[in-house]
Amino acid sequence: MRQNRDFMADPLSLLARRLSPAFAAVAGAEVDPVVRPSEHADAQVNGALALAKTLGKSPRDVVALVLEHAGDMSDVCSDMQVAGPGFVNVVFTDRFLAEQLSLAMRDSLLGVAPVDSKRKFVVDYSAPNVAKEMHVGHLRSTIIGDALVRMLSFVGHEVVRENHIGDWGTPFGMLIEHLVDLGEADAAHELGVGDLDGFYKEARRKFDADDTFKERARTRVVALQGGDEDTLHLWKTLVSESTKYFNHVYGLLDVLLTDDDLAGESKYNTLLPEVVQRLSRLKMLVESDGAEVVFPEGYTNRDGDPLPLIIRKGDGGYNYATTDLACVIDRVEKIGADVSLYVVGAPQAQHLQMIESVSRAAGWLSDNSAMVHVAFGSVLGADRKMLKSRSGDAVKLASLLEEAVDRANRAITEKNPEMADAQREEAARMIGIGAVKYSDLSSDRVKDYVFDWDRMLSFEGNTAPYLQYAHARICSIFRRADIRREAVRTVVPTLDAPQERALTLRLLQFDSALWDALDKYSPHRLCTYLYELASEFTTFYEHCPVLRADSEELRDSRLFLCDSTARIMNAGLSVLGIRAPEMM
RNA sequence: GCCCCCGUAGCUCAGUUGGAUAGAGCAACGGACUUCUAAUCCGCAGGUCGCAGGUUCGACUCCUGCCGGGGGCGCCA
Repeated sequence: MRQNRDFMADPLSLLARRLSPAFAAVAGAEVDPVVRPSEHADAQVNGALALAKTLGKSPRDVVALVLEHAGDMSDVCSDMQVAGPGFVNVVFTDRFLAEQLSLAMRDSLLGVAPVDSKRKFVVDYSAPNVAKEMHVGHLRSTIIGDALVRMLSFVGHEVVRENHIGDWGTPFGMLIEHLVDLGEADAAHELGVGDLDGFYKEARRKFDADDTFKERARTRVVALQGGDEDTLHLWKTLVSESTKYFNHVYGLLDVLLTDDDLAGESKYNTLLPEVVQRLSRLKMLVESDGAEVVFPEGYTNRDGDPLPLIIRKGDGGYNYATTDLACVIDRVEKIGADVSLYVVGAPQAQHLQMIESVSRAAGWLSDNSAMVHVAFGSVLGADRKMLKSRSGDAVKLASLLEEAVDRANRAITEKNPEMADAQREEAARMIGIGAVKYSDLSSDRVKDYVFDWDRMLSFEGNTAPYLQYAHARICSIFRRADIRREAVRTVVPTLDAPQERALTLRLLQFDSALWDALDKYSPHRLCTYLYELASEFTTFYEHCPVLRADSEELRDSRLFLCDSTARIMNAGLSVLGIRAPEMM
């Protein structure tokens, strides 16, 4: 996945590449030098330990041989010490680090390697339901999906966003009838202002309580599926008013999704009969209990019997499995996707596995098309149970986001009262929304996470405001000195202070941090890096005066480090979908 | 019953694919502001990595079996 190019920002990657031929010569085959960060030096090389076993030599002997083959490394390393059972502790030369950083900062991707072979990704995320409130599950999918889209685009992949909204199915009978009862104008208003939950619940209540209404709903579903013009018109009202509301939330959230990305379930309607035909032709379709199903291998139900994927229900209708299969066909054959990412909650794991299994068996997914479930856990409240509002309903997303901005606004007002209103409000949006997004992105997505306002908006620890604060402080330095950021970008820094060195080393690891996060579709790995960068910077900031440095050369060198940090922080937050205010 | 995910400091979380003495933040304690933004920093503590085996030079990491929590398992999506 990574580009094999001459310039690599990360000194660890570069060291690994430099040592690779030496290891190969000693091992007689290509082996990983296993270069890792170290507590004892800038890096440690562990490859000799594993190699010793296969060669039947002592690790230290292997180290000696490798270093002999490596030859003169003094352009890169000022020290290489063998330690412990056979580690090599490596210290990079200051000059090498400074020049690497200087090169990285001239690079448009700030040292991040672009992809070697560009691939087309379809990212399926967000997926709210029409006429139904967006909840924290959609929040996670939207935030994680959007971050992955940005990260993939940053390194040069082609990315297609797909918002698979729930705009079709049996509930639409009752929703449309409720719309009719309310009158189109009033219903549109209710949905438009975001009272989706009230709308849905009232429809549901009538459906459960009133047999006449229930019958009307059933008739309406038939009319909808039959393409009745009036019904379609009403349905479109529901969809357009809902998407208007979704767009409002997306605007608050500052995500990339637009109407162009909508790929609702209804879009695949015409493909559904074809899914049946194709499966039938392949003799994969089986009749079971009145339904037409496929039995993918290796799945059983609670009685130990084969577990089916239901393609066509007993009543002749289709369900979501059929739509998902149609979706696979569409993505592979029409869009030409190489990789399809499903940013969907962890409980869907089995369903998606079955979809993949059937798709592969049917030949729709070849060996070079990947389907990846980017799973995530639930959002929990302070009580460690699924996050709910006081009334026990799902927490309304829009109000949650407004509360985030409001809380951020209050925090800024308290800490920085002299800030102008307009500026404060802009910063509050970036900080509040950034806090919500970052708290979601910064821990391993597959685990459940605890939603905690005080923690996510704290300026201490691994939070968005802490990272944003580091960025804002840098901007402040340049403002105060009235120096243009671009003016220091040709500097090659001097790295006398340990804090300058540590910061530089960290800056150079943006490349590997981003790729590491991308390889696992785990944005939290990039978050961890940015947090470490912010920590490293604040340490530097405390110990190394910039504007009051002893010489102009030193001042410019430190300004360069500041600018580099701000650029990488900004780029890193940006690919996570988070903005960095210049003042806060 | 079968399958999937999770279990690391009092709390919230990392842990770079098997490397040295398991790291942060919060909370607790002790320090540092006529400041380039103290929204910060420095220090000090805090652990049977759920339990028990196994694999090997080496295991939080891989394998097996338990325990605990969550989730999924035929016509909702």
